[in-house]
Amino acid sequence: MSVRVRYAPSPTGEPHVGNIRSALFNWLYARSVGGTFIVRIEDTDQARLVPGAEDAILDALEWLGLDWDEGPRKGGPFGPYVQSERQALGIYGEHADRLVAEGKAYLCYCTPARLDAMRKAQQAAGRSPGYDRRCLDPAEAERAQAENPVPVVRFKMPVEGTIVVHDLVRGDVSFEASLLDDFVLLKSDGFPTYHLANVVDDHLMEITHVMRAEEWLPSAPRHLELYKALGYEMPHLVHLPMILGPDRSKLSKRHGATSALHYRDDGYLPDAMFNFLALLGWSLDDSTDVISREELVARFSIERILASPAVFNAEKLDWFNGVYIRQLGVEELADAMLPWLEAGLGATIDRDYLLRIIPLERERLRKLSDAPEMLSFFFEEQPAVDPEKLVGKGMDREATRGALEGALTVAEGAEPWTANALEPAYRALAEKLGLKTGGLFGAMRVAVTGRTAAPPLFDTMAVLGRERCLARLRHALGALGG
RNA sequence: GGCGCAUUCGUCUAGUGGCCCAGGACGCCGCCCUCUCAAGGCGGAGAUCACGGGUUCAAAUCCCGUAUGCGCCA
Repeated sequence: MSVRVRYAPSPTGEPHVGNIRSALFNWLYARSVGGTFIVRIEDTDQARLVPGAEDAILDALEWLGLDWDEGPRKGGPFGPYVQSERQALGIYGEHADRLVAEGKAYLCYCTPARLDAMRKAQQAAGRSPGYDRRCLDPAEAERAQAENPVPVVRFKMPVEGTIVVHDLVRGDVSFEASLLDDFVLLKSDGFPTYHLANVVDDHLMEITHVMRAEEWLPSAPRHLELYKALGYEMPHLVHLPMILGPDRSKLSKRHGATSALHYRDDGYLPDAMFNFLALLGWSLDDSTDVISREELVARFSIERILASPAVFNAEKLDWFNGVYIRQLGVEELADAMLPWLEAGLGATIDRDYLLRIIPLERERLRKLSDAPEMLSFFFEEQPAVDPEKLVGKGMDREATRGALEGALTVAEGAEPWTANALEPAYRALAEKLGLKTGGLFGAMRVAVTGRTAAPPLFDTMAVLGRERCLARLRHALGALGG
């Protein structure tokens, strides 16, 4: 039987990176074994729905290149792929009814108030909280019905014994049945709980491997019993390690950005994010960090998924992003950068000009969002020049003035205007003026770019062009003052 | 509180009984390259393998307990 895995997000908020990492592992597994990757929207918790969340999640998947074979925006033979639509078809109700008819589930009329009081009493008595099965007794149920006519459906869990679930990452995990109470299958509004919808849909969609976050491990024994009661075969379970914040608690907003789309909007490359996320909870060997998508697909395996949680290391992500930016060709980087530049600089960028700049800045960029600030002096008519910066180490005002005047003269006569021709001309000038090259070049750098850190001077001047360099040199001389 | 999972450099990780007084990567520090900044190269600091007991000729690796963290339920 071929592998079918699913990513089943709830549209209750942003596409959390931990969540997206789960999607990534599912996708990798499916692609690595030639299986099917399915997306299913679990929107049965009507109260927690957030408008736009579903699109945001799907956008995040598309951004990372996690294409799905069946699901929303796509369809497929096991649809619909949105649980509220399946609910409307009566799928979950039928299953609940069947379990009730078979005596494996029952109607419960207890009011929230009673349930609440029951829990408090249990806690006061030092017992673990759980439904006391009052409505399992028909006479009691009838009495309760008078008070609260709208029931929920509860699943009858075994009351004793040990429930052992097998997880492909953690091995056998045991739970005491006596500690697990009769959970709700169908809520009073007729919507299924996560447990029911999940089990029913995974079965109907012929899911073979359930790969989800570790936080679901505690509900696995309930699912196991549900599968048994329904007479369905249990899929393999793979609980993925959590992604933590720097303080080692579950990664959340207070740790900073948690939305995958935030990273897209902050100038990260999808390939970098993909690589980084793949290595959170999984590794290939003792030395692989940068690894292509193709290689990942070829080498991914469930066996190498870790059981222990991983801290989201933003600095390492930055490094990955730099690596991937450097791997990009000039044309590709131009395409990726253009929107950022135009938005950040508020100007239309000449692509051919950009193409000449990119080789100079590519290895300095860490994020696309850094581009406007980093490249601004290439596009400004005249960058601001701080006279203080003009006078570098080992230089004084007079030496700087002489340097800039000499630089101007050389620039006027330099032929041709290329980095290769400029460099020897300026080295000769430094010698003539009795200056260290660093002193001369430093002053020129500030004059030409307005900053002390920039790409190699002569390459920069070549790209900028003679006229702009002359103007900037003159402007710097003016800024230096008398 | 109950239950569950986890525990190797600050972080991501390698390690499945001897190759490990623990390897790689990010970050940090230094040197080299060099017109600055990067990138790159080289080197360094950084882990009593959570702790305590076992098992074994031999344990980061197996077993038990404890602690801590996290998750779930409430």
